[in-house]
Amino acid sequence: MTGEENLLKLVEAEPDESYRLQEQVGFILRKAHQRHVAIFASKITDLTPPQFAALAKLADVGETSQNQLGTLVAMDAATIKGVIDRLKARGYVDLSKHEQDKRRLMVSLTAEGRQALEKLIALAQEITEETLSPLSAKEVQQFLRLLAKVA
Amino acid sequence: MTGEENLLKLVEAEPDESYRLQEQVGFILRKAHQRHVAIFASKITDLTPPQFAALAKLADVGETSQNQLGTLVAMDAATIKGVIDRLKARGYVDLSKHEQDKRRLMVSLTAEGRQALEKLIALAQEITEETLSPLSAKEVQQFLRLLAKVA
DNA sequence: CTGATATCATTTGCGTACGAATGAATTTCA
DNA sequence: TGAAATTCATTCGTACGCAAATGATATCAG
Repeated sequence: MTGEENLLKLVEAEPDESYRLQEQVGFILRKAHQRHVAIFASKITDLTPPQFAALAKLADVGETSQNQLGTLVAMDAATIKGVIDRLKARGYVDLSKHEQDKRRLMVSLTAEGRQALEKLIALAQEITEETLSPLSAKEVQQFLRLLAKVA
Repeated sequence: MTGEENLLKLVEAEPDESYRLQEQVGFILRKAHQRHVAIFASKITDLTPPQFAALAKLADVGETSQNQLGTLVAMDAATIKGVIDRLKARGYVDLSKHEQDKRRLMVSLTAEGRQALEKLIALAQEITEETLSPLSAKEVQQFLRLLAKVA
């Protein structure tokens, strides 16, 4: 091989130090998240994933303050406010002031909210299954373990 | 054990069929994505991850139409428009009409955009590393493989 | 050639997501 | 006790992300 051929190869080759967007975690993470949200929306049309998360967590822990619930579902104060506002508009949660601590806004599940949640849980499991359907059972376990570490 | 004690246990026990939000892919995926965005923002303050992705992809493929670029970076027409608008406002891209097809808006990288990108790529690699830092080298390979399957 | 269809882009509306600023209430501690 | 710090909630501004509607252009089929 001549020196010129080497040079040509260097120029034409996919450079090793090049930045490959498609291989960056952030990009793939964003796409995986998008895919999940799309699957969610195809099965549950009346709630978004964050709304569902807040509802499910509220059923789990019972009445809590808005901010506390936000912390539990990884939403900041501004975000959880909007989510709770919309759940309240649907009649799924009730809001009330805390008597001792007048700063706190207590959120509780309504009967309607609990009923909706119970119906949705089966669908939520389908959503999880479909999201993980490209993986084998063994891969699912690995993936969830690693994803939890990264999150 | 009396019947009443059994009843009490049923009511108080963590039910096996209960829905555990913390274990659902969607929820963990959302948190992992949030963590990555936070790491990104801590290292690159003048661009968002989608803006960076568009810029990197544009450098990769050269001049393209706005919609085509959107497809390449997984953004719909409405989303890529906003991203390109902001990149243009920063002087990182130029826009021009396609002469043959008057519908198309062609996007190209400016010298400034290329320069900014080159400086940012080292940081982007740090971001990827920090995002994956909870994993061992072997786990990183597994995780990227599985995540790509899910995305 | 022309009408139906498809593509590209824009706009609007809604829902996260987060930083920063503000105000009210509570807690800490000097 | 009383001032400082903290906590809870709200609001504003910016930026994705997507559905749906609209308008302009291009392509295709009869």
